[in-house]
Amino acid sequence: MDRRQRKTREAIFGAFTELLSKKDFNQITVGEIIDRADVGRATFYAHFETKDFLLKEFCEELFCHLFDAENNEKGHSHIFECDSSDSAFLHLFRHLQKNDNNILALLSSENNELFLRYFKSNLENLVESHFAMFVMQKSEAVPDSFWKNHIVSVFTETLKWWISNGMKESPEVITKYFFAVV
Amino acid sequence: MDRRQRKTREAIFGAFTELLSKKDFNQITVGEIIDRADVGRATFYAHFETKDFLLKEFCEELFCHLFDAENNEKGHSHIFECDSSDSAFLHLFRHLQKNDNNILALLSSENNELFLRYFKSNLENLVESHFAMFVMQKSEAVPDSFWKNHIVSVFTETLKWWISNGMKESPEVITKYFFAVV
DNA sequence: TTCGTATAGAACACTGTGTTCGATAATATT
DNA sequence: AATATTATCGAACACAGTGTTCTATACGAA
Repeated sequence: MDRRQRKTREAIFGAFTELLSKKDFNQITVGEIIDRADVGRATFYAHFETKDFLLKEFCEELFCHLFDAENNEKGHSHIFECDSSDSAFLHLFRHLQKNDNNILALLSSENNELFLRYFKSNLENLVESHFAMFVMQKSEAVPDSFWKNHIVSVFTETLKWWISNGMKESPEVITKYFFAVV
Repeated sequence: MDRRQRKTREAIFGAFTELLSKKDFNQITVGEIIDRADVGRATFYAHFETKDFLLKEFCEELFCHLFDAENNEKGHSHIFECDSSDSAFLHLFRHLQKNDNNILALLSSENNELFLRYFKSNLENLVESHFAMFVMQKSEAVPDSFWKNHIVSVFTETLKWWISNGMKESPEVITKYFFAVV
């Protein structure tokens, strides 16, 4: 890829990140993005068909990175270490605490619905591959589909609670809370 | 209130409801609303400062109605009937199944975030007043604030799951699922 | 009936979107 | 190093949606 293209793309993503931490996606204008990215209007539209496509590509890069790191780390060795302290979920909380790419700002800002949707759909795969460990804890009374959705939701809500309460707790404690209620 | 005002207000709310069941709030234009409501542009703005205020008042009417009905029914007699089959939560599921004001379409549509926010903040009060019954079931390991948030979230996610799976289950079964995981 | 006011309808300024085009500068190719 | 390619700039543009303002009219309350 042309160096110019790379630079432009990153300038736009950068400006977009900054703006997202300050205001709602719907309130961000293309004008603001290109001003901050110091990029021409036509250039923006040469890269992204619309503002919504920018969001889409942005999310894909962001979450692919987060969850790929999660899935590849330690070569899946932890998948069946059920309730052990280095479960995939603890890893995820730790990863999130590091706050690469300022992902926390996105998940906790006004935009959370947008990002949480992407977050959840990635999380579903993770839960899917760890589902065995939850089936044991599960009450027989509920259908699998309900139970899967429940685990994903509780993780997400735990994360949201953690963020909105200032992330005072350690990832270990949060993981404990998560397993305590799930 | 002037009969004309009432008629206009209801025409706008009606048009708004119809449109919301078809498209995202952000994609609905004032032009569409006033066309469908058969109301002049200036009239719309005489009633609602902006489109967002329309949404706000709309939600307030909707959820006040839902939760007031819930709170007043049977004069709170059920508040402490902990795990009994006619808990407030069962009532709420039943109420929702009746689908007054087409509330389900709103909660399950593209707009769900908007409405779920209102829904949750109303639900919090309900959980608050029933909190005693949950403390008993609660593991000691988690803080109250986390636990409250958890209950509200699980109820909401249960409702979402119910709706998106076609509401095949009875309110009784859903209530059972809810209590099974909480 | 009479007074007050809600509404209709059209015109308006303004903001934001997405497109187009010619000139310029950076990169790739030979 | 000379040339061809392509990304960018910047300005202008049409278009759609927002929210305001105004006058004439029709409705409701007293």
